[in-house]
Amino acid sequence: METPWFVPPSDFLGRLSGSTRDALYALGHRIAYRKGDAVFQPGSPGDNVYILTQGRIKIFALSPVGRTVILWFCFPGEIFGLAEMARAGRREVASEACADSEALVIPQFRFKEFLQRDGEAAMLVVDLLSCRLRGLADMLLNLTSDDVTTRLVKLLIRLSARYGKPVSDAETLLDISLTHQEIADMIGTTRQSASTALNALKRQGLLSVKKHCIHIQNGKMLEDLVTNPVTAAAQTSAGSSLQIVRPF
Amino acid sequence: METPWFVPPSDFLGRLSGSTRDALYALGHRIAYRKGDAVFQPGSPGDNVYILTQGRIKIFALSPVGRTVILWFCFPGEIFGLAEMARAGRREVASEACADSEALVIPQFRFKEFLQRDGEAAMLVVDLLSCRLRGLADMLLNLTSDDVTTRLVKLLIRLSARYGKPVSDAETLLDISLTHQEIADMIGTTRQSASTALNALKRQGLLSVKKHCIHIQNGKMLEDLVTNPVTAAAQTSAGSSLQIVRPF
DNA sequence: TTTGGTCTGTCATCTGGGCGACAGTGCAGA
DNA sequence: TCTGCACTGTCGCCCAGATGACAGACCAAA
Repeated sequence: METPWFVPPSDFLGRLSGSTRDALYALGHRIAYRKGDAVFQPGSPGDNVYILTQGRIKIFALSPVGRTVILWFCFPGEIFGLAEMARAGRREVASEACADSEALVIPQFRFKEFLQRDGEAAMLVVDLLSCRLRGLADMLLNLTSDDVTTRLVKLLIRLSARYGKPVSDAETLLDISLTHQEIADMIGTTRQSASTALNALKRQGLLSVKKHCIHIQNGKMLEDLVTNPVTAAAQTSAGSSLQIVRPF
Repeated sequence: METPWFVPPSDFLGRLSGSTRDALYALGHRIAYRKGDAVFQPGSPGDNVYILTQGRIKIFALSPVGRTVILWFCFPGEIFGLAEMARAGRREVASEACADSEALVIPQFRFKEFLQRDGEAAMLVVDLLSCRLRGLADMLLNLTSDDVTTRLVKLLIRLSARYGKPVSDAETLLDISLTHQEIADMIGTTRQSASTALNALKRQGLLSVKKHCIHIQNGKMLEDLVTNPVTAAAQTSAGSSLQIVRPF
């Protein structure tokens, strides 16, 4: 596909040269987090930049009403907590360890100096932010124009494109453990609706779930569901009499 | 207010030094656009960066279903078309002149060189992208947790904070001409719903509209509507028997 | 092995707002 | 001055999905 409809992620650390990376590592110190720990919270000073070395953390926004919107995940090697760096403002989003994790914590001013010296690295940061920007624009579009099922399918495709381990031809294992609540928070719906939509896909034989990890059985068909919904619906209803996915 | 709930914008050109600005201007050439012209479209090569010198342009995403999501506006002095710069990919969003406009068009590779040389400017770009990132995160949050009226009110506050001309104490004039369709596209709803919500606010005496420009009559009360909805609803219903804005 | 907490699955109910429809307004160009 | 097109205002219908409720599954710690 020439232009994938989902936004490919940007890999920051992986694109730094070895020596640059070492220089960067020398600027900070390591901190460990237990599952569920907050790395930073809205309102806390944004005076550090983080590079995840182990585990997984999620970046999310909280509404006063109590709703959570998961903006993105960070995996080892990825950098986060950047947005407040430039102007050293307060955090407006929250971050929490999804598993026991460890991060390299770099004081904001040092990282800034580092970037000013190394134009190459600065461009990578620009690239990274651009990617995330597009990612959010994409979410926004999904949210306003797709129904829950479609949003869920697109999420799965996006996740598997980035984090999936191919098992066989069409099968992919997403070995990141997600609760239904988290899935819901990623596509802007409720736990119940996410649960229902997920089970509908399960019943169609498109995926299975074991130990909170999603196993995509038929990636091709899953993609058809969003790129060409009409024929996809026809296909699935041919196999089973279930007609859960709307024709358009 | 210590931490405004809306995201303040970042001013790129205004924060460059005079000489740097001149250097930047020397890198590109000017192009004029008529109202309604597309500056770039999804799929077109992202090989330029733009600095608006006159007029106003909007950046928006288009869904295959035909829905439009306006991501942000650019005003004179602002830079846009950045996101595809770093990796020189294809455009994923569209931009269109809202009025007759003129922009300085800089080839992507030149701007990149410029940034690599000037660490200061690079940091401003990082800052700019961070701001937009937060802006989109905010929209995402609004979209999932607020109803149409609240989204509209928040939009108005945000716009007036940035582009409003204070007329008197509580009165502000937003002299950017917006159609109901555009308003709808900014808050992820339909033209009809935006129209209805806007008229409800009009009837409450909070604003008036002349020549497609919104005149905010009572900014304070408008803000109360979203920061403390319960009392605000009580206030308004005391004056008129209309009870359009939901209590919470 | 029990217990408590978190997560899942699935209802029945209610409603915000999407959608189509259509009449009215007003500007811009002939 | 006329004509057409783009925009506005409002209604009624209808449904996707939010909400609340509750029973069962699973797991980790005691």
